[in-house]
Amino acid sequence: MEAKTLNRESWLSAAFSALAEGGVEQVRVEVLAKRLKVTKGSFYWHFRDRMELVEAMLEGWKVGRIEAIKMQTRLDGWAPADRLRDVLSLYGGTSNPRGMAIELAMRDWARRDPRAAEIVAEVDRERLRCVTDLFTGMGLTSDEAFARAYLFYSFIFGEGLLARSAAPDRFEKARDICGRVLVPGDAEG
Amino acid sequence: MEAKTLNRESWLSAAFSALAEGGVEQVRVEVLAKRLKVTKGSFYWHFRDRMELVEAMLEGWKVGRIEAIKMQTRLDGWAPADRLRDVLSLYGGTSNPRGMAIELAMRDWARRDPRAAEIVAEVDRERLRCVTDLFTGMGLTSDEAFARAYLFYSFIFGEGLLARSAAPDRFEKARDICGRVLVPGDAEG
DNA sequence: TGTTGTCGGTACGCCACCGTATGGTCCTGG
DNA sequence: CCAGGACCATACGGTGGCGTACCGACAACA
Repeated sequence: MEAKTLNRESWLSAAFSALAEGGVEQVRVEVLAKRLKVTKGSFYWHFRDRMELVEAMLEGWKVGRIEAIKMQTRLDGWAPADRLRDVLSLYGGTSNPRGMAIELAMRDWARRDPRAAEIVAEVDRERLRCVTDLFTGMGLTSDEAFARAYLFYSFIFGEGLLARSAAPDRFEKARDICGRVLVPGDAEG
Repeated sequence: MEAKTLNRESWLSAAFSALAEGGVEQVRVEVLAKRLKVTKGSFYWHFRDRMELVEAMLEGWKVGRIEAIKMQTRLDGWAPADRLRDVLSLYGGTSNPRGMAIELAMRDWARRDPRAAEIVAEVDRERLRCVTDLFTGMGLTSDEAFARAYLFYSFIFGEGLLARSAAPDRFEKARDICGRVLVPGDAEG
């Protein structure tokens, strides 16, 4: 049973779907309205204009991502290496394709919009900080831990960018090996 | 002394600039015309429609990139590790920002256009093949070489995605360490 | 029962872009 | 000198998106 009246969250949710599927350019009020089966009269009740929507998206994404990374990297008695592997499996591969799509769309957006760039920069700072802490917790020096975090996140997002053409088992095996290189601790080959 | 009449290449060049700056959505004929200081009457002389332009972009990018990677990875007496480091320095960091911008725009494009996806997949296949060969040339097994190539390219493109917020020397240092992890052979820390 | 506020529909003007039709201006060969 | 082609300008209709003005429908509540 869905709510019979829409609210800001309904529009934001639809906006993120459009963002994931087609980038910022596709979050257009008349398109969202059609998807929500209303007219844009509704939209302009909840938002002043399109700009207010996209700014709400930026802010919502920021707080959500920062909260998520803090959850995912705080070790409640866990070993840092295990937490790192968790994060890697969370973002990597084909798990959570919607999240990865939003992530990539956000970064493409950031390449041409200073506001989006600032948001992504804030999130990246926080993520690098959290993951760097995990690596220092494994005994690495500050510089090396930061470099590992840098490599870690570059790989995660870069992987989402790479075209996976057929031979899925081959990529599966590659990802396993990459995991062992990215977070040492096992037999590192 | 510029040619007084435009040709297909002029439009393609402008199109790639627009692609780098704003993604596929920004390669629009009237916008390009304004940038080239002509009207779209010229465009529709050289191209049947916008579709023909973007398909020419896809094809041109494909052959250019495949030719480039073959050049960059064939070892004329060079050591494979040195070639790998060359490629890493070519794509990484802030060298060739236009090339990286096109690369990222291409991949964002590929996320929603099957034609672009196929082109990117072909280029990625070739690149992974070339780099995998270099790693096998260093003595790695087939699986490990492919995994290393996968990590290598994921890092390169992921790095272009990461927001570099201030502290440039810190990132510089991190990139050095990443280089040593990605292509072993020096003191690996 | 009337009032007020919430939520959404309808209709309009505006602008950017696509593609077409048609004409104009050179340059070149004969 | 002129015929034809290469190249571009101008003007037009069509579409899709933005934002606004205005108008209901409906619920809560006094």
